[in-house]
Amino acid sequence: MKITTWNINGVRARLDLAVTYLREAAPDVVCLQEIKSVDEGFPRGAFEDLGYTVATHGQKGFNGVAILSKLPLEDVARGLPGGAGDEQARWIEATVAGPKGAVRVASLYLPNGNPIGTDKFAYKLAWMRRLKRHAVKLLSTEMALVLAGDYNVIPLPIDAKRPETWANDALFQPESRAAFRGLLNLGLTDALRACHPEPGVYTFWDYQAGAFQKDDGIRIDHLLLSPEAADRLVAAGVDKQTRGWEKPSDHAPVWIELDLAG
DNA sequence: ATGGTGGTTCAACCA
Repeated sequence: MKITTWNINGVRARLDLAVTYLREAAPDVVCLQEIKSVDEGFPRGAFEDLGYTVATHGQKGFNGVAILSKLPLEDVARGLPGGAGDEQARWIEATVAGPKGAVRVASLYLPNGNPIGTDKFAYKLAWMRRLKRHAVKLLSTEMALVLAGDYNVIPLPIDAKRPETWANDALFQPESRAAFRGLLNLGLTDALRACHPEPGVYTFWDYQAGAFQKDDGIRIDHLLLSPEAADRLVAAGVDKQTRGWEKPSDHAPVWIELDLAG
């Protein structure tokens, strides 16, 4: 089962690109972030034509997440628990019923948190505490689990071409990185890192200053796997070619292959 | 220190 996560930065602005990419890559499950669309405005027909069932959790103008699946989607849940009054659409989860096993999949868009020292950064850290609490609950079910999305966290210096330039950025603060480590310490596996321990693996390149041409990237889109899913991990990669296409998202799709046989 | 880019929505916000 191939599962892809992609911060698409506006699903309507990126529809042609997305259809082209999905035809080529043919993932079974797609986790989208920053759809920047309400549910009624989501171009679901274009994805249904490719064979996907569509579940969205949208919001006007900003944020918004979705899960597309060629396999049956069950038990869809919207919103990260523990956020009374939190209106931001950053979490959707569902069970993908594969022929050889079910997987609980979440598409998440973790708050950016910039600038540091503001309520935005406090919201980011609070959201990460909620994420950890919910991850504990999901792990306790012992169902294979994939937490996929834009974490807005650069875990380590090797996850940036120029880490020194991120020193004052919310994505690379000690608190952000510690919270990400806290997720790993629950027993979750960073799938892309597990398959690609080498430096220079990036998932985001800023639109400005020719960052992509200089490969001035960062790795902030992650798929975290429960032990039950990590045991089935076959491969992972970044489809960075899309970043060089016309009118690209500033993020590239990241994919994993899980062997769910037996 | 500034400006550099882009989506959504409509002057401004977010990244």
